[in-house]
Amino acid sequence: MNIKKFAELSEFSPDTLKYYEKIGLFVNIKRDTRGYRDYSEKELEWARFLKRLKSTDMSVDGMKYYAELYRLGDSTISERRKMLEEHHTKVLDNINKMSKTLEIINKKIELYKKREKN
Amino acid sequence: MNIKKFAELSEFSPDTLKYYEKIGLFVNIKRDTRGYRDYSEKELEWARFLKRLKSTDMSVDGMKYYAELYRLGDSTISERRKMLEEHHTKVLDNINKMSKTLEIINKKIELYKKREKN
DNA sequence: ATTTGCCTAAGAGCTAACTCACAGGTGTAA
DNA sequence: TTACACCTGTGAGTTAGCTCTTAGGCAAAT
Repeated sequence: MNIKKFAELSEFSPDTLKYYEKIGLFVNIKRDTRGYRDYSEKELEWARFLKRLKSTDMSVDGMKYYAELYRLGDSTISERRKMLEEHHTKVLDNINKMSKTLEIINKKIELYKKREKN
Repeated sequence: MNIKKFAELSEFSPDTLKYYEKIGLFVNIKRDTRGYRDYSEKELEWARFLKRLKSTDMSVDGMKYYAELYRLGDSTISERRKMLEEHHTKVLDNINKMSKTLEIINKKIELYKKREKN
């Protein structure tokens, strides 16, 4: 599929896709006779995984590192696991922090509600 | 207290504190005879609240808007409540998204563990 | 008296992650 | 055949949020 369709499905803009390709987040993307990119399902899956990682605030450099390990094959499996575990911990800490803040925000909201009644 | 001490306690760097002041996140900070900033407990509380909001990815513009409403007094209470409610919703959505990603990451970790056994 | 460790304002510089502009090429549709 | 809607690479521009540099001033310690 062309870059426009792929952008739609992956929810990355065409420009972002080209940028990601340039920095190595996508590699070996097929080209048609005209030289246009021709994305496959496999890449869509990868894009969606990237989107997920991004939603947890993994840096582009982090994703690049993961992508590189992946590209290097089975010998990097434990390194990949380690990386995901570390990321998991960080995200969980972050969620906990945010949840605590949500409680505080809720208290403020309740206070404001009370004051609005007057 | 001086900016150095305040930076320590608030966990914002002195430069960040000046920057925040410049853009209006802190106002009317007392000065001593030499012209040095002299922060109070009240500002520390505010700084810590800002830190909390920041931890939920509220933009500096968002915090500025909240600060301004606060500065305008009681007439802005319902607007402030509304803002916090909207932010609350956004953060909660975000947490849910992240939690789902954590599950996916966990599955990958488990898969990797299995493959490591071979 | 000079060194030390603070502070000041103002503006330049930096990083991440895009996003846009440009000049040009392709294939279909009217 | 000319308009249209795509695509290409490259490099410049943008935004948020700091962070650093510079030039200078104050007060206590040596």
